[in-house]
Amino acid sequence: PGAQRRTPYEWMRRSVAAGGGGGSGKTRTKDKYRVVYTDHQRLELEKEFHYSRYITIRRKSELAANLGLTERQVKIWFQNRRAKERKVNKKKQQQQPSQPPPPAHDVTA
Amino acid sequence: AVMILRSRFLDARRKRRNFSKQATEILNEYFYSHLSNPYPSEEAKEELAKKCSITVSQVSNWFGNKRIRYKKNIGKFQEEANLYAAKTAVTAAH
DNA sequence: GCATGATAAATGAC
DNA sequence: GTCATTTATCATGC
Repeated sequence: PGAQRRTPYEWMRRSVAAGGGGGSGKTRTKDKYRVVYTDHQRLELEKEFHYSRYITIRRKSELAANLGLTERQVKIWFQNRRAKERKVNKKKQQQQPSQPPPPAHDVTA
Repeated sequence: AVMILRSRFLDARRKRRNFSKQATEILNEYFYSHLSNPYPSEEAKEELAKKCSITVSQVSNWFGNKRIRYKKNIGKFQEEANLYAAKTAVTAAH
């Protein structure tokens, strides 16, 4: 079997496409794959998450403007934050199978 | 308020430990024997986790890091690739 | 000094 | 919405 120099396998190719110009909804650019948020941005997002794990469209709009982020970035942050919470709960559930986390959310807030 | 600062110092990265030699051995064996598609299923991850005495998340982390670092510099892993390729070839011959 | 494991933004499948 | 993933970044091991 000869070495496959030029075309190894499909998964080895550079897979992520950079976003287009300003009009595109993508956050990712050729320059920056991802942006590191400031401590202030993370703190405010964390405070909002503590208030409610599901942000409303109105609060999302306000928070995005205050932090200098797009609403898309705020939305993604909350999705990732919930995923992180589920991951932590899963780890704690294996240690202490005693207290499962709360199931429902209140939309009336 | 200080929750984020606290979390940054209780981060799991702060207490990272290298996996055992045999665990790395098992993971590499799977990786190089599935080099055409190194994406283990959820069941395969659970089995690997049990064999390696680590969590499923750690298995996912390992494959994620391995894939990106392998394809970013294939040449650096060439020697390692040949090693495990020969190893699996021997076991297959038996 | 890099190798390595875990986490943080961001995307896409579903 | 969740979920697995890609990539860069972080913190540590040695």
